[in-house]
Amino acid sequence: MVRKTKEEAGLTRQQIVDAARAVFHECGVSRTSLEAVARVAGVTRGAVYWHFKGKAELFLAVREEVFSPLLARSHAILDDERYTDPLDAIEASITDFFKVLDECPTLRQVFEIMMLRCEYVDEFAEVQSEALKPSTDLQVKIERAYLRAAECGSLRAGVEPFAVARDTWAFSSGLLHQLLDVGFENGLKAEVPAMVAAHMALRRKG
Amino acid sequence: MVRKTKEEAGLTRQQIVDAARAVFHECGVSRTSLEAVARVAGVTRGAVYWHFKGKAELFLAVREEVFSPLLARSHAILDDERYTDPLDAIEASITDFFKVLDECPTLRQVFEIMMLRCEYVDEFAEVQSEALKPSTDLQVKIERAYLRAAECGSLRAGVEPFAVARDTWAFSSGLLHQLLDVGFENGLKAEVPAMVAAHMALRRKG
DNA sequence: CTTTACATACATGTATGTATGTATATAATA
DNA sequence: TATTATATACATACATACATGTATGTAAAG
Repeated sequence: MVRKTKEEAGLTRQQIVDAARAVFHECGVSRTSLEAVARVAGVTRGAVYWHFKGKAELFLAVREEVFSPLLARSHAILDDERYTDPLDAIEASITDFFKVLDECPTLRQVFEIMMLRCEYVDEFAEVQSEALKPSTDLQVKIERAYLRAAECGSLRAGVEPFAVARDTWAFSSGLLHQLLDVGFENGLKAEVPAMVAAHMALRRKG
Repeated sequence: MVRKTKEEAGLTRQQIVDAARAVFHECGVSRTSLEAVARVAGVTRGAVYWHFKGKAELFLAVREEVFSPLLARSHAILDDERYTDPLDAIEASITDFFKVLDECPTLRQVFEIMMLRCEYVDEFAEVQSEALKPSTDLQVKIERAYLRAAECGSLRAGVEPFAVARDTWAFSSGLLHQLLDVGFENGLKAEVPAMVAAHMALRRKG
């Protein structure tokens, strides 16, 4: 039995992606051989090369599978009209992000792969620069939220919207890195909600 | 002529370290063969293996050479008694850090290697966890500075010293990552002084 | 005379890409 | 509807290319 139905083929593709995530995370992207991925997935390298051009494309698949829904979530919160105060929307999106990170080990794996177990050279340099754009979109959306906060008067007097937007972005990015650098369970995981609250409180009026 | 004087040997060691930095940066640590390092250094693999146990030890040497003086700088500023307001010392240390980063391409190279061109698995996982301790010391020193600021009344009323300390650390770390992710020259390099000033202004009284 | 500071040579393991084989799902045709 | 043709979904096999570690050689320094 060699030829599978389309459905079955999609399943083995998914198995390969799952295996890749696991092996990337354990061995690092460079030291991961496609043969190891195939073995964990229960197939041979033939199957891997059939579904993906090579390691870079496989890496991309691993990332996209997790990142698209994550970005959508953040955008949805920032666009949610039910938040009267834009600062609440910003805080909610950040809080939600770290909550998902806490609850979803798969997401943590992918972040750890991208931040600690991958070298961005050659093919992977492009892969990464391409991944930067959607994050820029989020950044812009946060900037606009701060602008609206300034207009509606919820922002503390004297603070520049653009400046605090960049500050918030750096804060989030830095917090994420620290959490993963030190090992998620070890670090200041418990302090995150307080840190986010404190961060936002600094720029609220009153 | 094979055997060199001690002085000459120290020089070739340095050449190897310099070559390693360059090749690590260009190819990524994994894809760097010690033969490539040797070639760039103008020696053979024999010399590399003589001076270093292997790639991991060489990587460590590349890092230490640049990081020790950098950490010393930051500590010196934070310990400087001439700053009346601890918040000034904190701001100065951060400003100084990004100034050095701007002025020293070698430092940027090493940071880029560590953050974008190295996979922290196996031997390198230990290498990195070991690198985390000195940064923790800095973190603690910043916490203490914020505590003193609270005591001497320069901190805005209602802000918790520990919370803003963590916020500052996340901010710095995040800013560094962003600068290098996007390519130092492209990004918000020009905005850095303003960002640092805005970050500190948020927690100053008045 | 011994150790240092390398260069050279070798033995081995392992990843990669591609080429080829093959059985079956699926579409085309009659 | 039965048959045929073709493309699919892989497995297998091969050819190549490096990187690594170590062992050994060697000339000069100490």
